[in-house]
Amino acid sequence: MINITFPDGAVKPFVEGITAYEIAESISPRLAADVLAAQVNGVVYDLNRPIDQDATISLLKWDSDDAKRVFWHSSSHLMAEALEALYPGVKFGIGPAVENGFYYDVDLCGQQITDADLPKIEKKMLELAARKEEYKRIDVSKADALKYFASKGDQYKVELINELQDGTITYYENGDFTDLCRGPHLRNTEVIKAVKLTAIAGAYWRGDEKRQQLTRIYGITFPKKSMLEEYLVMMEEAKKRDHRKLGKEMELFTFSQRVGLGLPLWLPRGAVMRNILEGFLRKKQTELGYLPVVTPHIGSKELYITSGHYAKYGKDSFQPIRTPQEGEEYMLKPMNCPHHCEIFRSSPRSYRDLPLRFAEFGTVYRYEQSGELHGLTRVRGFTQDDAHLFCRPDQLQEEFEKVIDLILYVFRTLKMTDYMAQVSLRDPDNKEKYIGSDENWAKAEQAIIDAAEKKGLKTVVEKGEAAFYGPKLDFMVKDAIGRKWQLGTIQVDYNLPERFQLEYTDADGSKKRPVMIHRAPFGSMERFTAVVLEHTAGHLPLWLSPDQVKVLPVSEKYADYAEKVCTFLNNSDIRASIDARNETLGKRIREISLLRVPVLVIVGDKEIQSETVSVRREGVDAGSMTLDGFVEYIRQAIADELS
RNA sequence: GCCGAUGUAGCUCAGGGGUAGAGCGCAUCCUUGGUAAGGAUGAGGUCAUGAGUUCAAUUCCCAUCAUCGGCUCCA
Repeated sequence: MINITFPDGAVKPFVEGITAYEIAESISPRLAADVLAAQVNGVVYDLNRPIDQDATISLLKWDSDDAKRVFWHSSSHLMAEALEALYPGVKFGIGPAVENGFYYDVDLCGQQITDADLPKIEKKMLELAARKEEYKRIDVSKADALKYFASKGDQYKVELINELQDGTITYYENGDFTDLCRGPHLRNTEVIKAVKLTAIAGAYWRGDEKRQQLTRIYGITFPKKSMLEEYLVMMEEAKKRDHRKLGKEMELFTFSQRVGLGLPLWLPRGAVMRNILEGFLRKKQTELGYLPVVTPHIGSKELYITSGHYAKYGKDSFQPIRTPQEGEEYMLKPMNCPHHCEIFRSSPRSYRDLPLRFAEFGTVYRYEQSGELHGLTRVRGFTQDDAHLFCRPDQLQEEFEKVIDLILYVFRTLKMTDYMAQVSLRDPDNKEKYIGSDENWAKAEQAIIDAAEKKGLKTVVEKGEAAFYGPKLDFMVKDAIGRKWQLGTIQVDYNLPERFQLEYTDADGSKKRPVMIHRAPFGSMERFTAVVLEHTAGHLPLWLSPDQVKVLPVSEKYADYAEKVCTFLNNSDIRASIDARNETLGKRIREISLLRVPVLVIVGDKEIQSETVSVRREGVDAGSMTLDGFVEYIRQAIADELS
């Protein structure tokens, strides 16, 4: 007998070799029907896998992320089985679960699959699922595994198996489909009740663009049809808050083919919003002792050779601008740091001067690959809310923590609670990708880890995600449909100070090298705007709305009073304008609401008589107020938002 | 850059080998209104661009460009 410990602490004896499914059955048939996988001593197990020692177990249902992963992973095998049935001879790469569903990378060996084929594959999957095919786990020797996939001609699996250790290799079988797989999987296919294949895309084998490109088929499955329907509705809703759509509807920004790819044009309303965001951060930075600087949009090629960026990115950048005079070459500024380093150098610095914090909303240009451009989140010309902090080594930790505080202040003010902090370190196996000494890297990495810990940030550590000159702490947020974007970033850099020979005079008169922190709380004005739009579905907070108040005279007869109200509001620093168009009041209210103007003010006979305005905020009647009372109301609302 | 899809009026989209349609928007007129669509009339398109097949191409084929979904990349 073995002892099984349950999440509530209860311990029960069971015969050795019992499965999690049998345990669930012993508790209740209902539980057995709902359970999808089990966690056994911290490892996710197949329900059918025998448990042969004492264990702590928790039974996983759909509400657990682990169970969903098992469900979707099994679904990818189901799809593979369907593909093999419909397209004989296909070869399989990998087919994992992802955050929302799963994919399988397949080599169609010349056959073609288009969107139009997806329903057919879905149908086949449901048909196979209904057969209640068992997912069988089978141990296999490396030699046998190699033989099987070699005979199938599947070079991808052979490559994977070659990298595995003998004795650890398992197959999973469902129906006629056998796959190299670590598992775990569902008991059988029957629980997969709803299938939607969502996209076809190209994907390089093992993510290497020099290798074979496979066809990636994305899908999502559910244990209930109604869940799929809910999911599809949710996706539709999410698409409505896509910042590209909102940007058009709210007249914030646009793109022009003639201006060029990935070069956003900010429309008046968008520019107002952007200016407000800048002002918000400028004000805070002034409080925190940042000093404004301004640098040009281009810089001599020599500058970037010095910084090391030219060697690293020169080939993949916008190419140097040549001048009529031979021998001069300038580059569009791809980052602001080298310029700021030169500002540091412009004058001798004392240890008493540090830290020096140079801030600039600096517009930079990067030649992103055309396929990667995406609305405002990935562009070729964008403005960083950049600053470089030059400090003494003993100040590094404190400065770094202060930057974390600033970023958290920005996120808090904009009610972005769903972010993740990522510590991006050097890939220890690929050191030649980075510049700088091991010693400095170790110091910088430790500084970040300590600061993040001290601030109590929930972090994930990603090796190989560092910038080439130093490690980073990145703040990631999700967009409307769950894609992750990096917003705020803080980077420690010992290397640029070295390359630019930056120094300060220390207390003992010796020359010392400062440490540099690069930081951008928004990341870029463009990306931040995009994420704010998606977070708020366009319902910007009052302080950030380009149009805060729209004044609506009930009819044109009252336009004069509306004018008076509007002027009064503008004089009180409220962004208000009038809509006195020859349309019914109802229609104007509807259209202005669709533009997401947060506050409407309606004026007619009643208001003229009583010298008041009638206020409607976010679709709700807020009653009648005097002009002074209304101004106070708006000020209070903004103060509440910013507190 | 790579794989796939898409490209028709300012916007959202329907159509289809015989040179085009709707709704919204826009303009003019009527209406002067009380909290999410009042009415009438009208203007507006080289059907992304270029080549090809055809008596005839917006429609079919090819290429290019752009957009979208992924991949790769991301200072």
